[in-house]
Amino acid sequence: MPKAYDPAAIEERWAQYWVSERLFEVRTPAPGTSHPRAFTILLPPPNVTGNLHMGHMFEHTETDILVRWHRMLGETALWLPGTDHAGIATQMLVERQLTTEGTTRQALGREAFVERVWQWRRHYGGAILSSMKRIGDTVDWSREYFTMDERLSVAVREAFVRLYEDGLIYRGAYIVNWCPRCQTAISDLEVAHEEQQGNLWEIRYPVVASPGEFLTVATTRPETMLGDVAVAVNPLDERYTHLHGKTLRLPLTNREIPVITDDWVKSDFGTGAVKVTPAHDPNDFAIAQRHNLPSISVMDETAHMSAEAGPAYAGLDRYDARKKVLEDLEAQGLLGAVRDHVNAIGKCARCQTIVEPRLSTQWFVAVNKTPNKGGDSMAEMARKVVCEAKPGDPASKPLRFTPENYEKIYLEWMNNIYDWCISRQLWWGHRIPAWHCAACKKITVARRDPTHCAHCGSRQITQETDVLDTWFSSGLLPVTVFGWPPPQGQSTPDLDAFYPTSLLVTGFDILFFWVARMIMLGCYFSKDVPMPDGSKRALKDSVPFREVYIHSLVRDADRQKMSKTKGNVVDPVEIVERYGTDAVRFTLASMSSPGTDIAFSEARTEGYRAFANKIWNAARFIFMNVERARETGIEIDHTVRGHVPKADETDPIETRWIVARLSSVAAQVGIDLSEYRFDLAASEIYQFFWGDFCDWYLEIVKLRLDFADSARKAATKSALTILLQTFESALRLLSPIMPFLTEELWHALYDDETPARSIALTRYPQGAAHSDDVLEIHFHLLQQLIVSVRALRKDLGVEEKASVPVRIRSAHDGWVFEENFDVIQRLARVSSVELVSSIPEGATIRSTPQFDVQVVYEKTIDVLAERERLTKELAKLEKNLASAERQLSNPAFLEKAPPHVVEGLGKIAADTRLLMEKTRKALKDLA
RNA sequence: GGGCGGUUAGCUCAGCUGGUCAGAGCGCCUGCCUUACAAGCAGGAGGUCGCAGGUUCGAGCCCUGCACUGCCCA
Repeated sequence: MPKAYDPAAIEERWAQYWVSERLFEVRTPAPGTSHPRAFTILLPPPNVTGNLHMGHMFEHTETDILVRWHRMLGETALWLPGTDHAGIATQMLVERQLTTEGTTRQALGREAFVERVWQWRRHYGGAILSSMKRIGDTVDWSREYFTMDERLSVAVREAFVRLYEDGLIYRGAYIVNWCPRCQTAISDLEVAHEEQQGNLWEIRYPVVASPGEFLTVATTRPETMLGDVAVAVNPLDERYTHLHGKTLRLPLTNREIPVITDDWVKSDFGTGAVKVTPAHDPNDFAIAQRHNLPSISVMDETAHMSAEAGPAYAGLDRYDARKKVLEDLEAQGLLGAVRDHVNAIGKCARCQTIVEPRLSTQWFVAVNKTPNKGGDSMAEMARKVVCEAKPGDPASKPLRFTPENYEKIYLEWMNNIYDWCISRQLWWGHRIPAWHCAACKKITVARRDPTHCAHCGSRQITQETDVLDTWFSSGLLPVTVFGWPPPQGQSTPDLDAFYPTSLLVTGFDILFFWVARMIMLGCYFSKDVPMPDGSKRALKDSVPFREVYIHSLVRDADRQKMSKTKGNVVDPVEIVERYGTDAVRFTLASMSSPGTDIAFSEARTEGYRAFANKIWNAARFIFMNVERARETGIEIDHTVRGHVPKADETDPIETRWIVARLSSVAAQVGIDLSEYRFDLAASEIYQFFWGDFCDWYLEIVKLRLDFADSARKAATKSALTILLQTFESALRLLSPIMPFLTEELWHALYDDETPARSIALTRYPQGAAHSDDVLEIHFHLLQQLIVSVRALRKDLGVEEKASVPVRIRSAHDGWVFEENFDVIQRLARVSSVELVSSIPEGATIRSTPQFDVQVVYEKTIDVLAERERLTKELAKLEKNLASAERQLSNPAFLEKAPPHVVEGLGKIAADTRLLMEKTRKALKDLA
């Protein structure tokens, strides 16, 4: 075994082993058979175009820890992977490729283009999946899906048709966010808002009936005035009362438009008069609807002015048009004041192009509408799942969020939700299964491609060219991956076994995009699927997942959001190659405290690589001793290794102590993981492995491993047995966080005759808190003594290698020191221990409330340094005592504080007083 | 404009429903290559818990205001 741990030497091998041995595949249980409780997690499917970034690695680390933990608890743990076809992202990528080849998708034509995307996917689509294998994700690869798979496409189509039949999908002309570069509608969520310094222009609109009079409007977008259909003022605004119902002449055009009143208009904004341009502003669109006004589109899909804008402007880019409109208004003397104004602009989340509100015909899901067949709207169901609970038992909610505050954020959004625009003007995606009839203009929506119009029978039908929003198909995943739709009135074996899934681990950035949609669609479509026993599915079993754990965001070391444009993306694979996957996983786990973002720190990763190395070397030490044992004829029974060690009264103190510690750590880690406190679990294990197991237990156990003295053979064998058991258990405890290292050492521990094919398939150590309090007190006393002696040695300048005698004056429990003389001797380099009733005057000592200890050594102490130390300590003790006494002398405190607090503080005060006395004496003796 | 977080050691962060915590790792100082580990061992130094009030017998912890900072939504 090499002296230093080299992750590169082992990780690749295990990563391949886990996949090729198909260790984490979960078979569908045969119908009607009983099976262990299922723990099911759906992997948020990464974009097929994606590469693994630190955010993924973080999410996967947390998820994998949970999945491995649940698997080791004996549950059927299914983590289901797949990739998302990612409509816009993928199409853009392939289009860019075409550009470099000097061609375009339009030149290729739709069919050839789509085929081209498939080709791309076959060649490059698996990058992120390979990375997942490399970092040890224990997903079930046999169930891997792609959102455009035939099976899923059929399901997506079925879902669309059902929603259409239920009256929840409609087509209509609405203002949508339009990306002029992608040339498609995008959803509200795909728009990133930004503040930008702009202007607010005042424009004078002549009043038709009153020459020389103007109504001045204020606008941030003068170029859209060409599409104005009215000017609106607040009905209560007295400045404009006389103009109500009057007509204005729209400058630069010959159109006449009315002055209307609407409550929406804020009198204190601008001039209190706003132009109404329904085709280019969502608010204006709403006003136009209320007032039955027409819409005039003056821009085309590339954000150039259309013919409707008039011959002077048609063909101009929107910003060139703005310039010209302003110039023309200026020339006509109709331009008023120009003010600075900060306005919020929307940018396409994909390509950063400024989004144009555009009137267009799109497909929508009516999320607030009651279905034709009755029942709750989707949004209503989605609200109920987090609200409905048995009285006084919030844990009985069908769906819970961790951290809890996300429930509020989710509900807030769900309460204000608008209809969901699901059509995209792309070629890559699930094409909407609707056909337009050229004869009767009606629409036929069908499960199978129709040959004629369902309304008039005409054969002149053409399929809708739009595809579905990517989130429509990914929103269906919790049901579709398990075989939905089942035959009428039935279920599928996978839905029976795995739906609802147990947990969703994801980031809040896709809470609305994806989580909320899964909840709506999952509830809607699963509620008609009967339960395994044939009964009707209740709301609590319709949810796509019973819990949602929202993790934090990973940022770079300077707290900046990692993004490609900033160039501060930390490549996890590169870090993994330098430090090992385990160290990176441990870093991410230990930094994952809830609520705060993570600033990824390489320094910490370095620290955890050292931790891995520490364990590696502890293993080397153990193997060395196993080897020695074998050479001296001590055989360790292999079968004892898989058990959590048990100690009895006759075992040495360190044995009983480490066994108790292991037990309480195992118990605590179980609690931590159940609360998603990966950070606490990690630090608990770290502290145990390094602080307890290596620093104390291993050092002491060296005393027991005596291969020379045949009389001590039994004791040696017993010590080695417990050592092996403890180490083996600790490896299992650590394995969900550090799967590679623990797998390697675990196999080595068994000489490759392992009881299972992987440590991941063994059982997780269970424990109990505080299994032996008295013992812990005694062991702690021993530790304190050893630490005191070491400190004294340092103060006295005793050479590192020299052994010295010590005198101990102990209040009680002195036998602990006597009985464990050998431990003290080895760990503190002591030649003899003498228990005395008093320590000679003037000796340099260390004190605790329980004991005083003197190191007998001729070299004198650095008096000045010692005085400084003692003075400082005395001051601190005085401060503590004063604070304790202040409270203890307060009648209100004695009366109101709980007894155990009063008692505890009393003991602290007594101990402090004792220590102060000792410290004062030591100071005096120094002089 | 609305909402949600954060502010604790030089750095990165823990600190549970107020009492027994002022903590960890890294960094720093000192001494050690003690045959598992120098990616190590041992011993240290270092904080008025953002500021100001309040509640309480008692406040990093609860309340109010302020400052700085990050994010989400409009």
